[in-house]
Parts: sequence; C-alpha cells; structure tokens
Amino acid sequence: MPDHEPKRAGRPRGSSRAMLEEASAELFLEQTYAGTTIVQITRRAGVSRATFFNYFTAKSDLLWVDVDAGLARFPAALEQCAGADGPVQAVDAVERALLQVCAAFGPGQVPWALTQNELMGTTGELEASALSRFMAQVTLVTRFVGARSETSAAGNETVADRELSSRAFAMAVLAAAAAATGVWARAGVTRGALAPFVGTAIAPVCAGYRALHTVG
Amino acid sequence: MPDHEPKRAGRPRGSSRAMLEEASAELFLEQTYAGTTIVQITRRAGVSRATFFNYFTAKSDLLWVDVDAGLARFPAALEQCAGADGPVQAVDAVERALLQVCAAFGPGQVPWALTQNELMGTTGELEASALSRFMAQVTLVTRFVGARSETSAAGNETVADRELSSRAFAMAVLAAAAAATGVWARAGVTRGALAPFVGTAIAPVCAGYRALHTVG
DNA sequence: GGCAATTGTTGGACTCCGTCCACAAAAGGA
DNA sequence: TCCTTTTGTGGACGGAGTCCAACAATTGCC
Repeated sequence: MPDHEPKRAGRPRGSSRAMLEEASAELFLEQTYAGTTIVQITRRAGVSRATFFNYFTAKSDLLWVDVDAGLARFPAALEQCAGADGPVQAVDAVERALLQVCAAFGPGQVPWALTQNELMGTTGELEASALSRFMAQVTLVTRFVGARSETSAAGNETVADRELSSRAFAMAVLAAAAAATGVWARAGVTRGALAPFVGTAIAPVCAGYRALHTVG
Repeated sequence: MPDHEPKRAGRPRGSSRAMLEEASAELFLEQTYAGTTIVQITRRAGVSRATFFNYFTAKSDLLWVDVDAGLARFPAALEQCAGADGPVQAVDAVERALLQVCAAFGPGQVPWALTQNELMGTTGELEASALSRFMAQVTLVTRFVGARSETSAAGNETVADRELSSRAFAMAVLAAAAAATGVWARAGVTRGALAPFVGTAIAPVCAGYRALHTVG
C-alpha cells in the first residue's frame, strides 16, 4: 500500500471519517446514540451537516464502524478457508472463516451497536441497520455454499431444494453467531474473547447441516 | 366472542384499523410502499393524519398486518406443543409449533412485507420492522427452551452455556424459518403452502441441537 | 502567471416520519 | 344539565435524509 498520495486533482479533504467517528464517540458516551443529533456531531467535528453525508450514508453507520471493519475481512477469510468442493466442506469453511473473523474482537473494544442497543430509543434504528448488515453476509454465505453444493450427489434433491437449504443454512449460522455476539457483549467485564462464544453457538447448526449432507 | 358491544362510554370510533389497512393496500398496489405517504393513506381513508397513529405505531406496521396476525398465534401453539421437560422435547415443541403457525399461510395471501422488499427504497424501513418482530419471537423461544433446559443432565454445562445455547438455537431456528419464508415468497405462483418450506429449512437446525443434548 | 477541470465543502430548502398537545366532538352516567 | 371518558382533529415541532446551486482549494495544462 505505497499509494498513499495518488496526487489527484481537486480540493483536498479538510475533514475525514476519523474526525467524525471520534466526535460521535465522545457524544455517544455523553448523551447516548439516540440523544445525539447529526448536527451536534458535525459541529463538534468542525464541519457542516452536509459533509456528514459525504462520509456516511446514515447516522446509524456510526454504530457499526468497528463491526463493518471486521466484517470486511469475512470474504477473504472465506476464500482462504475454502477447501475442496462439496456442501460438507463448504460448511466447514464457513465455520472456520467465522471464527477467524471473530478472533479480531477481544474483551476490550465492544462496538457501539452492541452497547447502545438497550438504551431506550435506539432500538428501532439499530435494528434497521443491523439487519441490512446481516443480510449482506447472508448473501455472501449463501452464494459460497450454493456454488459448492452444485456438484453434490444430488439425486432426489431439486435445484429449489438446494437453494432453500443454502439460504437457510446461511441465515441460521449467521443468526447463531449474532446471538453469541449479543450474549458476549452483555457478559460484562468477565467476557473474554468473542470466538469461543461464537464457536459453541454455531457448532450445532453446522453439525446439523453436515449431517444432512453426509447421510442423505 | 359475544362481547362485540361492551357499550363503553366515550365517542364511538368513526374509523377503524380495517379502513386504513384497505386504503393502504390499494395505494401500495398503485405506488408501492415507499412511494406512499401516511397522508395519502389517511386522506383515502377519510381521516386525519393524527388518527393514523391511534391505530398503528409506525407506517411499517402496515407491511406486517398479516404476519403479525399469524405470529400472534405462536405463543399458544408453543404451549400446546409443549410436552415433557428437557431440551430435546423443547426443540421438538418449537419445531411443531412453527409448522403449525405456518399452516395458516397458503399460496394466496403473501404479506406485503414479503412482496415489497425489493421495490427500491423499501428495504431500509422494512428491515427495521422485520428485525423487531424477529427478536420478539426470539425472546419467546429463548425463554421457552431455557426454562425446559434447566433440569438437564448438566454436569459440565454452566448456566452461561445454557443461556447461550438457548438463545443461539432460538435465533438459528427462527432465521431458518425466515429464510424459508423468503424463498417461498419469491417462488412465484408455483409456491404451494408455506409449511413444507419451513419444515425442510428448520429440520437440520433442530437436528443439530437435538444431537447436542442427546450425546453430550 | 492564467485558465479550466476536478474534487471537497457549505448553506439552504425540501419531504417525510414520528411525537406532542390543546381542543373539539360524541357518547354514558350522575 | 354537568361531568367523565374516549376518539378525532389541527397544528407545531425536531430530526433524518435528499437535493442542489454556489463556493473554495488544489492540480495540470497552456
């Protein structure tokens, strides 16, 4: 990554994502997410309200900066964990890739999205932004598993069945991971790393889908 | 249900939920959900905008009238399907109760929430309202399973483990059901009843959690 | 140096959602 | 009749998100 200065034409940025993230972090601590307006954030960062939307598409993006950063590594992890073809191997790869991504989250930094979810008023907005991120990962996993299940033994399994199965597995395993993350966040100071939580949560789901493809 | 007229005091209603639902259904067909404002709905129904919020807490409630009606029967179905104590029996009960609720949805009436989800602009709002409903069912299932797992063989299983396991199962099985519902809705005219879709989707998840509790 | 093209920043206007409140209308009961 | 209860109404308000026309700062070319 040597191209830090591509020397493009045009006015250079006088602000940055980081400035807005910092300002919002301070205000969220003081006033909670719901109690903070975009205008307050931009004022503290020293920019105008319109500038905010040059860096974020919605206020709720600020809740997910850490999570998004971690999730950004998921596709690469998936490819790296991918082994041979076949649905069972695909389930294995998803399980490993999820744990690999979770390894980046220790007991220290818990994303805003997980700490502000019960703070009155935040719930609605948080859920909206949460599901949109969830579904993005769902399509990722669905495609990954679906592509590796085409060559399956098949037989009495229709195309629609495989599509349903892939998507159900994707949503189930990611939901289990999300559940684990929620429990982990609520665990307070005693929580250790995230990965063990996610590991125990997704194991039964993965086992169920593995059994489905090994027996049937 | 003979108490249709409890003859309460006060001004009788000149409007009704049904009027607003009908008006919104017409407008959603003409303009899509995102393209329809609350004012338009209330104008067509012949009431004022403020009245809308006497019957619905948010515009997005209109997307879920059918789903909410079906979901309302879920707690009762859960109790009815409940058998003996123990985590395995709890998983069985949840599986049966879910299928029982799905039996109410045939190929005819597909809720707005499922038809308008790709119609540009709707996505964000839809996801918000979707997750709030999803999480309501999650707490229901979590409590149900959690209460029936306390008497488990336990041994090397801590309380935190059981809490995590219950919640992960709840979210996973409901996510699989949601995935199936989505596939079913997108299946077009060829779709039959909803229950078979959900059945194949949640079976592996339930199997996985059953195995977890029978072996270990 | 002057000039255009490019990129970032700004303020303002706008729509819609959701909340709040004071008030009017329509009933029943005393 | 007066009081209480319930529902409908209009208006005002603040915040989110969109849009746009203007302005500012920099690069590269002539």
